[in-house]
Amino acid sequence: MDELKIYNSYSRQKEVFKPITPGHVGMYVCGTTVSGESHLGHARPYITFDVIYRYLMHLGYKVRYVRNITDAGHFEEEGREAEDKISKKAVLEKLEPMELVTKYTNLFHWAMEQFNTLKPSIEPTATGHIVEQIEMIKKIIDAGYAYEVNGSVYFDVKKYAASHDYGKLSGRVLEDLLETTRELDGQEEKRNTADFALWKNASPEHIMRWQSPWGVGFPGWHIECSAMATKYLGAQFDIHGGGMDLLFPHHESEVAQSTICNHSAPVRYWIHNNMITIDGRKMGKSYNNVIKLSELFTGDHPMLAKAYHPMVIRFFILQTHYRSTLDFSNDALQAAEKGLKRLWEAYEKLRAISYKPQDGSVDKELEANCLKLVAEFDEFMNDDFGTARVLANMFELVPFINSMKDNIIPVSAISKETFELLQKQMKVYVEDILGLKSVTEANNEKLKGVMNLLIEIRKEAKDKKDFATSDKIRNQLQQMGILLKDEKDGGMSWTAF
RNA sequence: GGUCCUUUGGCCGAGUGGUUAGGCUCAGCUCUGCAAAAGCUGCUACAGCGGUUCGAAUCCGCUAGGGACCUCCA
Repeated sequence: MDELKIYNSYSRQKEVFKPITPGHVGMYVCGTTVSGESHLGHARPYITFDVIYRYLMHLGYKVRYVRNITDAGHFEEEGREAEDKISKKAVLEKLEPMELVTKYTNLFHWAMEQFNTLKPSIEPTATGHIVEQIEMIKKIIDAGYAYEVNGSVYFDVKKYAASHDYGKLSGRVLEDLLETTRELDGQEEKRNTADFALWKNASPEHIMRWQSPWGVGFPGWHIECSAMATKYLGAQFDIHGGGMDLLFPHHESEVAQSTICNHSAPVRYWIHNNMITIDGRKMGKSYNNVIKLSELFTGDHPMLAKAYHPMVIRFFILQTHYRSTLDFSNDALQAAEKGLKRLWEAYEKLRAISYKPQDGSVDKELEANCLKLVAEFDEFMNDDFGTARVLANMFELVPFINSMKDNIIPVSAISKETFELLQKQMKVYVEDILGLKSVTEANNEKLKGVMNLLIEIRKEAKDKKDFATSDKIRNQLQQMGILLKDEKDGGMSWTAF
């Protein structure tokens, strides 16, 4: 049970992970379209794949993690009005397209930092890889799988499907797609409705435009990922990730394009995270039910009962398996908030405990249980990244840790080796793999000094049974968001939140 | 309409052919000057109906609800 198993969307089953090059992993994750502010739904893939990235590194792999920024416009509704999201928004906000894209890229980076996600190894932009995309399209045309019409280039899906396994990834049958009776304007250029654009001719009012062999235009959406993944990870790479909603047509198209271009299926393991829902419904712009990340952090949204710390969101997401839908609610988020606080405080206590070998002999049952719970961290992660189960085990350890701290259970109830393993693995998992960090913000020295002073005064008051003063200190601090707690050993601790 | 997925206790959510998930909430107790925190205890669920099985919440079928994709989407 020490092999990593990953659920591969392509085969629809869990497979043992074997990288193409031993010791190295190439991972591509579909990034964000920076035509607007990121919302809660966007947080899921980036946190999910951040943990996968961290875990792969923890296993000793050298990982190249590529996550793109989609800053070139693609169709809002293919065929309808060649409408470019970014151009449109730029006009709306009276910004230069690149200005707009930079603004939202910065906001995205800011949010990712709040979530404590590690930066990808390479973060390529679509606009920075127009040349690569054009080259790729040329190759596809040369191979006979794309055709040009009026300055636009389309991929010939029907031809591809005749000799390739089109639709396998998304479970789609071409015949069904061809039968679509849906009425869409501007489809007449295509030979078949299932064909998708590789390059699109730009109308005069279209602001984002580039010169190409087929005239002035802009790239289709799917080609950017194929081009950038190929450039930085090679014709074949290990992992490609993204949201489930990208399975079709985006990822299916990627497979087709890359297969023609590079003569082999591009990806070994496809990983897809499920959606975050709100009232049982996918969160998305078209549903008009999004909560932006900035709103989540400030609480400034009619649906939010309060502000939620980025770490609470991260914890919330990790508490469920990445392939399940996750339903948003204030209750669920507040439960996560309390849970995280409890876990983190226990974790900090554990770090502060030093092992003292003493009289009481080792409690075999406790020792065994402790070892089992810790050993299962690895087991659960190896089983398709079971972060939820890892956290559940940690919570089972929390009462034990708290009891050690309060001396209800002597530290020597477990062996020194086990205690050290517990300390080490908690650190590795809580911080390095799950990427959690302290929710409390007040870590500056001046505050610490002031708090020490207040604690001293309060202790003196308590010794004199001057409870009016001691309560005043505690209550007023609480109003300021600082929680004072009397410890069992007579000391006092505090947390700011 | 087509394809696929899902339905777990007050809420959120793991998981699985036979054993306590876990978190939050709630109630009681211990500790405490009082709190808070912490510890202990209690609340025991798997949509419905059939079937397979010694045994199913877990496998199969049907029914009902919910959802995703089929168009931009994390």
